[in-house]
Amino acid sequence: MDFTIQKLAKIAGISTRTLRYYDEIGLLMPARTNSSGYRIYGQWEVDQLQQILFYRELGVGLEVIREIIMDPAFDKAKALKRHREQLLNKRKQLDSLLVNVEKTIALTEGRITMSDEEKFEGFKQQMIDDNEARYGNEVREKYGDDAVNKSNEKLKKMTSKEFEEFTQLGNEVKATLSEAFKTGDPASDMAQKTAELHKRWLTFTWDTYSKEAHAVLAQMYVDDERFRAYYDAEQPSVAEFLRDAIHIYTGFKN
Amino acid sequence: MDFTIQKLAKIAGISTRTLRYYDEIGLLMPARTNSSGYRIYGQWEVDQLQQILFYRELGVGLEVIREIIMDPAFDKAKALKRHREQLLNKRKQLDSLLVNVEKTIALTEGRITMSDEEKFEGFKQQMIDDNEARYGNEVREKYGDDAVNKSNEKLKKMTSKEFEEFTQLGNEVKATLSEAFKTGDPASDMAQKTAELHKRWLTFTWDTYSKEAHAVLAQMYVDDERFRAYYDAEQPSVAEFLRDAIHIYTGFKN
DNA sequence: ATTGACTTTAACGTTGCGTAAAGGTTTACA
DNA sequence: TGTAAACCTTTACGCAACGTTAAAGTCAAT
Repeated sequence: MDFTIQKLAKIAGISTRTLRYYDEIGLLMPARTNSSGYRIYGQWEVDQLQQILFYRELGVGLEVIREIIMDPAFDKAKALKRHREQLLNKRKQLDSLLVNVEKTIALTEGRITMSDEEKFEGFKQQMIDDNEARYGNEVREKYGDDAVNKSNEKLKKMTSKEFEEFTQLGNEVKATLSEAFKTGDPASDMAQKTAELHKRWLTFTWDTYSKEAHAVLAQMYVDDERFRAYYDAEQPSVAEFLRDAIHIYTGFKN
Repeated sequence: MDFTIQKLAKIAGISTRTLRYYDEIGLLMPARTNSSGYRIYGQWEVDQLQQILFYRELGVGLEVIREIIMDPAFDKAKALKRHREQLLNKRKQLDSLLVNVEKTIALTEGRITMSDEEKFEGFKQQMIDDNEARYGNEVREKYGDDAVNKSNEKLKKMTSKEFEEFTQLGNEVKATLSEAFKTGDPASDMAQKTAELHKRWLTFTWDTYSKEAHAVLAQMYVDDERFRAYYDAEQPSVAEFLRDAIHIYTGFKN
């Protein structure tokens, strides 16, 4: 009827460290100790441990287990239901992680198969990945998965010549913007040229262009810390300037 | 182009502590520090952080991320696939946890509805739960879910009178076994009586009785630490004695 | 008497930060 | 120009549930 720590551990299929830990946190103390300080467990402790391990296998935390087994009046069903909700949430998270991982694997493998213009394809892919990582969630929320997917598709279908044009144009936008900013006038020719270049740049990946969407995006550049970090890199308030220029260009404000 | 720690944190949507931690573990160090020791990050660091956060969102551990981003030749697809396997395993575990939690909730609620002989029902339920917790997995593996479920069902359907007989009989088995053990002979009348009592005790929960199954169970008592802890509680090798008696009784060995 | 199996406490390591605490720096405003 | 607000720094404990030494005492058997 009396068990030393190792015997109990073997019976229960756990480690002695676990039993010492449970003793330490007061979850399961031995019935007594012998003259040399050895822990001695009795039948009651075996039963308690059984209970503990039962709930532990359900993934319940030790503190909750303590409540459950210490107080017989404790509402175990309620505790289990709360626990079930937590498990369901965890699984949801896991599922979305899995979807993303799958997607990334597929993308990565797509890159591997088309090893013809490998480096170039890699660039495109990298760009898509980066954009997804940076703005993916929010942009998808705002514009829907469809628009983003189409945009990515369009990017992936670009030839290396088109892609070069695209990046080239992006640099032009930045350079022109920098020039235009010096004029201080978002209505200036230079600023309006920037807005037009920006539009051309956008249409490389946008499925359909609309002045409204363009104007909205311009405001987004200002609102979003991360967009602003890109455009404000050299001088502050460049993002605002670009927005104003685009609003004038499109004739829309929001 | 230069970011202080907080600016970078805001851009990336993380905490400054995280950036300091990444610095500490050498995952992402600032480009330089200014005269007062402030961390200054450049464009390259922003891009690296982007990569880091991308993989982090997939649930990849920081050490693996380090490998992935430090070495451009690293096989990212392979790493992601390994990661996917881990995620799938986690989800499997979660799912089985959920099944068990559901079952427990159902059982618990079943107990709540039949509050007529509540305490008694509680005992039965407790017994089922305990058995499931102690031996559930292995017994189910060996004999199949069906046998175990039927056994539990049979137990649940017992009236309080039958249940009393059942526990009474269990005590008798133990007492007779203790007596028989003193004779030292598993073929003795007392030992054979024990075997028969044990059979009667079994048929309370077993759907169908067979001598083979009985003999197998007897061996299990010996092989399994936990069963043995129950029968060997008072004297060692009692489990072996019981096994021998049953083997003689059933005429089977295995 | 010695070996081997067992026990004890103490304390660090794990993962990815959160959260003070104590003190220096920079910036903005009166 | 003073000072308060908002930054920045390092140091270090806390979390969940133990695993893993390490140093030292105990027990059973040869």
